[in-house]
Amino acid sequence: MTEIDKISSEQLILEAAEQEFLTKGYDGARTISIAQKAGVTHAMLHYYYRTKRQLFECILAKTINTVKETMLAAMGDPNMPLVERLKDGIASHFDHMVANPLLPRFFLNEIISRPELYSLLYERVASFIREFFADLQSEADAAAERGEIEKIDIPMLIISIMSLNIFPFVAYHFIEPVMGTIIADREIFLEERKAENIELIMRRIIKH
Amino acid sequence: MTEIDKISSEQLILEAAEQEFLTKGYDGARTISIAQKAGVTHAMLHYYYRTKRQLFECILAKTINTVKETMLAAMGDPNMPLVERLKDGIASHFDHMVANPLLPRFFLNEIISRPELYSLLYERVASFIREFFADLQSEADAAAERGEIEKIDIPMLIISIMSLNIFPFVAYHFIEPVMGTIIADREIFLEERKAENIELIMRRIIKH
DNA sequence: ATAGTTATTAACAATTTTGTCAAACAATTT
DNA sequence: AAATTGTTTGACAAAATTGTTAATAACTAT
Repeated sequence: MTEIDKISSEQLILEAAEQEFLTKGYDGARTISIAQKAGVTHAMLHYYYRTKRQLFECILAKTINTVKETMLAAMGDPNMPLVERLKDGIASHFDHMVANPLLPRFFLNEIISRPELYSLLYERVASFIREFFADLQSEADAAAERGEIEKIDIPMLIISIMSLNIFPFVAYHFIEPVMGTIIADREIFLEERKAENIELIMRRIIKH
Repeated sequence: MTEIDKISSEQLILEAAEQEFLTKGYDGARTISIAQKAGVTHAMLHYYYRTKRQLFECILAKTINTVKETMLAAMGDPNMPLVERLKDGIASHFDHMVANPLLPRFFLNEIISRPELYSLLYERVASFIREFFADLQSEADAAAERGEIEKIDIPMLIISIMSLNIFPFVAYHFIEPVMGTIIADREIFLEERKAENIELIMRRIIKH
């Protein structure tokens, strides 16, 4: 064995588990399959992580952090003026999706549908989200007052942004064949999609 | 036993299975749990449906039909002028979501992620979808030519509509607590959401 | 080198889940 | 009412999956 390929089994298992859980979900994941991907016997998995459940929770902790970062990114830079800030937030959020395309489905299925897990996440993000919402709403109200934009309801707008930014990743395998040649190049499609989402939201809030 | 409660076990199992599969997915579903919900022994399940897989495929057939109907509804009434047709399509599609709120998640998870199932659906809807797309695109091009609307790319527009209409149902459990009092009444929220989605799409295509 | 620690393996145990079967039961037909 | 058919059950078998253990190997520090 050379020094280089001495990545710890513990780490190899973690990486294999991430792939397995993110693509198949908790119920669909198999500990044996994870061990095989990691190139170790499945006893190793239990040696390091005790149970499938505990291994899952290690992955969960990682994803919850990423989700938190993604949400923060979506709030945009508070120093920018509102319209620029929203553009920035949408683009950043979308970029996070591109970087973690498997996360949305995993998140929606594994976390949200399990009350005990969901409350775990909720406690960690709800308060700071409310703050940002209140902040955005007061800025939006002020801008509307000045006649710069339409009067908008921030929670509703955020749902629109999340819908537009997240759905293409949850449904990519569905979109791809139906849209056919439109998605000849994934990179190009994603760039177009990002621009389209920003365009949609801008047209929603700008006065005409 | 009265005559009235003599709903066949076969039917009871099917209904229980639908609930189980739609909420927990194939991997998460348990045949025993289905039997219990149906109020029969789990041997009955095998007597009528042979295997879990075959029972699942009965549910699948139902959902694929519903999905097909939903997609058709989303194409709107071809006799209406384009803008009205789109409004009609969005509203109808949204109403189908309200009527089958568990379908989107099930569909995205269980069908799309399994190539063999997906091709099954794809064969049954792809051709007629392409037709509608071509139809919509030529109408949109004509309307844009006349200066009535912006020049639009139909596949992209459809992705936007699907994103906006489907996501709230996939993510409802996430949206609910974060949005807090906004969703005090589900009925009202859904009506507002439907209107908002139409508004977003209209503003995207109408010239300003 | 040796003692002590950590890592690894193969075989095995426990549990869960799906699937089978023969016997009992109910309904229907002749 | 006897025969036929379809339904239901409980007990059991098979398979799949997770989890354990004892023996062994590899590494580390003295």
